Amino acid sequence: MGRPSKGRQRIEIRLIKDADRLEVTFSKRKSGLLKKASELSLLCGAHVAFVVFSPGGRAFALGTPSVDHVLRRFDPLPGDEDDGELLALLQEGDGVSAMADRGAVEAIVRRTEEIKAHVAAEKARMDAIGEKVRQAMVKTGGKFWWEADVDALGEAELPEFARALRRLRDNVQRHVDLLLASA
Amino acid sequence: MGRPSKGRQRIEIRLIKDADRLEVTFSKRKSGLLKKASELSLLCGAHVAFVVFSPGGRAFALGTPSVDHVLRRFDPLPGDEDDGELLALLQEGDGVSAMADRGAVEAIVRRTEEIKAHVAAEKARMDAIGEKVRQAMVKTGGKFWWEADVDALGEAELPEFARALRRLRDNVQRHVDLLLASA
DNA sequence: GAACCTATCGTTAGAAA
DNA sequence: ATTTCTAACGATAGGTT
Repeated sequence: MGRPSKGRQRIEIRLIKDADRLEVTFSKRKSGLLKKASELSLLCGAHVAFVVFSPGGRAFALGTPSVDHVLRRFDPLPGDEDDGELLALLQEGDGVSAMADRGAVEAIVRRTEEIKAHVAAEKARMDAIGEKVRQAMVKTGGKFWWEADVDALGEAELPEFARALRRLRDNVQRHVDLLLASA
Repeated sequence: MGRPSKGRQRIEIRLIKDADRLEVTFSKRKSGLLKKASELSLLCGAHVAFVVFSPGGRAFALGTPSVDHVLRRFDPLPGDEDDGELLALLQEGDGVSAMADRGAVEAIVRRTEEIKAHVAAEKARMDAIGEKVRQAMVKTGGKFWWEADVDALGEAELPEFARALRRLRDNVQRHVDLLLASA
């Protein structure tokens, strides 16, 4: 008998052709990337955002800080056995620095990643137009959203896009009015 | 004499207090993360976006696909000794699959990351309001920009925000008009 | 699909430039 | 702020459950 495993083998960094291997590799490396991103955030207090679309078109994402915004906006999510601890932590503003057990922090941050990934995936499926807009924004890499390439949107999406735009405009207007009233 | 180095040592994943160590760690891990993100994209053909703000407030980013958009939009950037090769590659649409030398692709993708990072950094410094909006968007993690929290913007930024909004609205309106005209 | 296993490869802590 | 060096540490390819 040879060894039980040949261990990690070197691979070339090029598109994997075998669909099964590709999927496994994607899953493993995505996890590794999310972990490292969270570690960078924890070690350096850096603000990090990471989004990736699986070959199957599903979205996964991690963002620090402020996971709470997303959590509060959506209904209970997959794996909500012990969200009490999580929510308690999130209500502290700067959640991390207030924790007694540092070890637990990383685990919780990891949990929030999973939850966010689900949120992102659901949202992506739920709203095809929003998805397109976000992709257009991601494509620009550094450009701000209000410079987004409207050409990227198809004819069918434009009306919905315009509606969303109106909502945003109204939202801004309300705030401007409030500011003027209090001045 | 002992060994020349003790090699890599285990560290706890918690905020690094020493400013110098933090900076070095951030730089190293950011590089590693960017590399791994590009590898995931190359291995799995996945669309990836990654943004991180350094402790010093500078932005670094990587996005696949479509680096070309950004490159065409901006003036020549840091390290433009050999951009001919890069630009040639980018003009092929799907740049990667057309390359003869696969090894070179990774290097070029890496280059585009650096360039994008500079673009993002410049842009961030150039427009403080845009920066704030993007952060607000990044904070939400998965929420679409038109649901952005306007409260996150200060009183001073709102007028500029409103102006930008008007530009976007007009942009959309133009496209709608064009569509109606051609119908 | 995700979780485990082992052997190996790639990343990186620490110190310095 | 990035890069170099060494020696460990951690991530992961390939296979299995």
